[in-house]
Amino acid sequence: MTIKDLAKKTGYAVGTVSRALNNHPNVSPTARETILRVAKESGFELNINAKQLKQQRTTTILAVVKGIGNELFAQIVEQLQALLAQSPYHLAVDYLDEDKNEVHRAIQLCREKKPIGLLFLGGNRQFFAEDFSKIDIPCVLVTNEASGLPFPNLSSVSMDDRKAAYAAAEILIRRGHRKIAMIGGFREVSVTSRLRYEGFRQALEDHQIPFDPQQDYQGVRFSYQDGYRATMALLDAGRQFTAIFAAADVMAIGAIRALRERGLHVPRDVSVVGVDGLPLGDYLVPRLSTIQQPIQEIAQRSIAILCSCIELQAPACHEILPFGEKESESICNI
Amino acid sequence: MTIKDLAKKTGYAVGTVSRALNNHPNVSPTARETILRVAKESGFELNINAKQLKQQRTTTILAVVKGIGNELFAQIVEQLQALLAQSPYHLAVDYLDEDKNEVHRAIQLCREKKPIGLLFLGGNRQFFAEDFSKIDIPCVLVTNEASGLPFPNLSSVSMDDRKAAYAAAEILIRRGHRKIAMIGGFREVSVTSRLRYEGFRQALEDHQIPFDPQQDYQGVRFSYQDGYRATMALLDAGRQFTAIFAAADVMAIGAIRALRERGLHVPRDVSVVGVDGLPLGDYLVPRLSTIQQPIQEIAQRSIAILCSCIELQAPACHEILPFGEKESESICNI
DNA sequence: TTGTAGGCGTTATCAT
DNA sequence: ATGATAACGCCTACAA
Repeated sequence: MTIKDLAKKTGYAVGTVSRALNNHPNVSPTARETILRVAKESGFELNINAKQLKQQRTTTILAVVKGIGNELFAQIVEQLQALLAQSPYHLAVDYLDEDKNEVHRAIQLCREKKPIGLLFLGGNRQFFAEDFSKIDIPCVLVTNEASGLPFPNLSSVSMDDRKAAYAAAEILIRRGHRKIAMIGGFREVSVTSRLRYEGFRQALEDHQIPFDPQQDYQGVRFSYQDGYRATMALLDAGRQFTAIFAAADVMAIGAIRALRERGLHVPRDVSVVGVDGLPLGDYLVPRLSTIQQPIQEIAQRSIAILCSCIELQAPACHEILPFGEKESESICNI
Repeated sequence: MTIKDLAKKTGYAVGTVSRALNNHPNVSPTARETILRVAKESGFELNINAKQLKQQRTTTILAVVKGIGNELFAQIVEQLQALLAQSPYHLAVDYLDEDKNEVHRAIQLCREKKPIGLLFLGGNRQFFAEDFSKIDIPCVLVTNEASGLPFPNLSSVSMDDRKAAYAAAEILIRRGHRKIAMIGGFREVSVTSRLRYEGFRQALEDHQIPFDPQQDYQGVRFSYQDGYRATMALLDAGRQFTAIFAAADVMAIGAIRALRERGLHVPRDVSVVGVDGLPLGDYLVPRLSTIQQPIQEIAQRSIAILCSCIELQAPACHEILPFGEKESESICNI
């Protein structure tokens, strides 16, 4: 079933059929109505390959996701899907390992799929600095701040990671904690990790709390396992702390497990605060105290920005969204 | 940059270039070598729209995933991606809500994307019975048994859900439990849920343990929240039990949380066993006892079967894979 | 082994 | 408002 068959069936020419199908002007209401009706009746769909071949452009927006196991990203992808379903665009999702070079992958995928816009979920600053200039379509870095990467086609939408970490630290400080260890990411490599570290440090400084980055900061991957290992490393090194700030909920979960294996109870012996606000956190024992990412708003703004860059050639922009604080059972007063 | 440009650059005709690029025979080694080299040098990629338009077939294998939050599926998708990356095919992933009709969605997507094969991650038996006959390309139902759905183009790869549930029940029975409640799915609707229920019941029967399906079975969705609610419902109804068998790890996690809120400790007061073997389970307190899905093998066999159906018109088949048992901290002797 | 040319289904330009 | 027609980039008979 092609547009030609539809033309025969309705008695119109292919040109008219095409115009009707694409909501173009210069089609009589009668023609439009008949054509659309017959198309629906016969379950006709435009051949997307022919269309895109002719138009020399796809309707694909590609999301490059670092780490398929990342629940936070899974939730954002879900939102993105829903939002784009009501747009003329189509979302393609590509997952790659957390360690891989997402910019290289994106460059490759641009050649293959010719997307009109890119969403990066997670990103390594270094990779962007090195190769992002090879990408010339509008992009949004989602959940990562990118204002330090001055590319004219790279926007970003994220929560205020520095303030978020500051808030997390204050939650602990308010409860009397003054010996706080931090489990975070690699801050040379990940902007998010650096900002969360800085916010944390700032809070400590503002409250005159000492901190030894060499000893009390563990830079690891965002996973259960690494949260576990990092905590073990802290304990093995004999560090003294009454609280742990984990830069992600998954790390916090690994940390809690590690503490327990050394006979330390949360929150009785050690308080733990995470970041992200995964739904899971509410079902753990103890419920996780955390900073809530504004998932919905992040997804909405990312799409809105990307679309305005695509459609109106809007300049890149960097948006920072407010977060929520969730104080729950994994913390207590000292 | 098109195949024509490449023809000019190399001095060959487009036909030869096309043949070289597609590894067809009847190309001299010299020609092939030059063409491939120049193509690589200039970063040339075949225009996939033109190719597919001409060939009248895509290289798309489409995975329809029910429930983006489902960690088990996320892990399987990861494996599928890796496996298909080394094949001539290309994986497109589509997520839809757990309650939606995946067969309708698949029919729609077949029109839009014209995939050559389909993978269903999760599926509702009813939806398949009603409309699957409208799909005529090879399909594999992944993690769900489909031998009861006698469509010539529908294969399935799953673990032996009945035996898995039987094994889970026996883990509890071996430890002296005789009052066991079950939290499962809707067994009229989901084959998996029915099989897990049957396996569980069989184990109880084989050990002469009574069970009241009306009172001691909760049929709910596969989520933290529903595991939580189902457990609350059991407790509110005053059911007496020393153990809970949850048909999924996520339900088990919700259950553990609910028990704790009623002052019941796991495993001291109630033992809990789940199904799936999520990595998370090892980091919970207590570590979750569970049945391990053979993720890797499921992904491998699914792809292998789908490809042989696509390429060799192999008949549909239904494969059942062995599972693992993980006895851990969420259970104890009575 | 290599070259040539028709056509895949659509859009868009140009007539009518 | 509608109709005819030339591309879009590629594959594949078929001819050389």
